[in-house]
Amino acid sequence: MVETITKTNKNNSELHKYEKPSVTVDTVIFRVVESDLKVLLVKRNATPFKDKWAIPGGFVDINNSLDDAAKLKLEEKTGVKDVYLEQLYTFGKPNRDPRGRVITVTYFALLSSEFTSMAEHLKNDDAQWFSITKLPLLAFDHKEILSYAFKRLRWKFEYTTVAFSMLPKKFTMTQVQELYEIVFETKFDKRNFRKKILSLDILDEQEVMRNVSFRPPQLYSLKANVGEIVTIL
Amino acid sequence: MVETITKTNKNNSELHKYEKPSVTVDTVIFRVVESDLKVLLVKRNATPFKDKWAIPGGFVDINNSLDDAAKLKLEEKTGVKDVYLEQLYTFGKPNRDPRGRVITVTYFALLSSEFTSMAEHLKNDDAQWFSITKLPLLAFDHKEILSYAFKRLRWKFEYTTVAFSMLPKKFTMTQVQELYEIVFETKFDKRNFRKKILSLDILDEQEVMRNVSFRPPQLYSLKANVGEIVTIL
DNA sequence: ACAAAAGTGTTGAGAGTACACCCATGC
DNA sequence: GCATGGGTGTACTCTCAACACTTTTGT
Repeated sequence: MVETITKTNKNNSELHKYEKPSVTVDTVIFRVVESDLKVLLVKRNATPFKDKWAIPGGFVDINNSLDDAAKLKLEEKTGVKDVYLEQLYTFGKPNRDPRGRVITVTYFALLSSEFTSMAEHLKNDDAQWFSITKLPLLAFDHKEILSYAFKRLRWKFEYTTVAFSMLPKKFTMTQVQELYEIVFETKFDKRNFRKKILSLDILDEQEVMRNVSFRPPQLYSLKANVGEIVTIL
Repeated sequence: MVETITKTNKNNSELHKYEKPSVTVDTVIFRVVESDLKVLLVKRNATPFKDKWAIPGGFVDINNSLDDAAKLKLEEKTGVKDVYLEQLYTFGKPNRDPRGRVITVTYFALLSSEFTSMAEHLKNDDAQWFSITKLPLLAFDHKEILSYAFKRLRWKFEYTTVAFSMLPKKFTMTQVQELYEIVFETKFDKRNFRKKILSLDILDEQEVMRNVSFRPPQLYSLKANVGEIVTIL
């Protein structure tokens, strides 16, 4: 930005000399339901791409930061706060929206399996969870965005502790393993998996689960102050 | 973006209903000079932040993709094409620019040490290379951006083959090692380093260097079709 | 006693780490 | 022949991968 300013500057009007693009924030919302990784999509009821599905989002309010814009939209859409949210990538090809120049800053969000209640929130809306492997026809370049988001999700699972933000506060080791197996579409060896996770020293033991008709599993929670560790798997 | 559109849509005018932010593209340009990792900065000669240094960039032309905007600015600034260029992050806090709402899409570029000629390009400009460890006072939130870019650079060096885009087409193993040592500010064991790099099977042997007053080193080149491999170190 | 899921150890292979000397050339 | 940077091998440790049975509970 600076160069053009320094070359052309007289006063502050150079901010208005350039035709401004529209800026939107879209958030890819991931959640695991019924042993399946799903994303939330909304159905468009207007042209262009009427009746196609799209990643939920909205225009940036001029007074909000991008992060806040994403947070607000997310809460409005899912009724959930305190979600893992991270900026993904900014898409800005000139013709990605036929109506004009639109630059989209994408985010991805991870919902905990605790928030099943949220489903109600969507009932009367044209919003629906889709399995990442069985996507419908998508509007704009949203197919590309989802594919990028999925890659990033896997990467994050491999090298950081974000996975735990998709689990309840207290969870069993089996839940952790199942989550990883869903995201990577593979099976892991139970003994090696547990050994690996425990060796990272990021979990606290909690009480043991009660009232189950099988050997009661140990509950764990993520240690406080665990940063985004590198290399889980 | 979609949700707001579908809710409020009558025609295409919703693109104009929102006050649009300005969008700029800034590129952090890295280069190794004299065994030192440097970034290119330009001196602002206008308010705000007059006489402070800033990351070079400019407003997005409404008809260019973000990538192209970054490429054009980079060529204009350095006279160099075919450079490694990657989108970094988009910064959009409401008050990062005192003149108004400016959203900045940042990129980072890696120059090959081959292009020393480019230095001429800058002579009469208020542009200068700064060591990443000895930065001057910076405009806007550019300090934060540089710190983010440096982190990403290290990360990329560890997990991908981008390092080779900072070397000449043909290079010696010592040059590779020195580059890594500069970026990570550490020394590596020569034998282990070479073993590691060679074991990746990403290099082709070229001829041996001539006319040196010591044992002539083997030259290597990066194999064609080597993608962005994961895990170098 | 049985169904259901939890939990646990050992071995072998491969990768990473530490470490010091000889080599080829130009002058 | 000497100064300069280039090039090489081995032993030890540690991590990763493969593999199957016993335990605890509720009914």
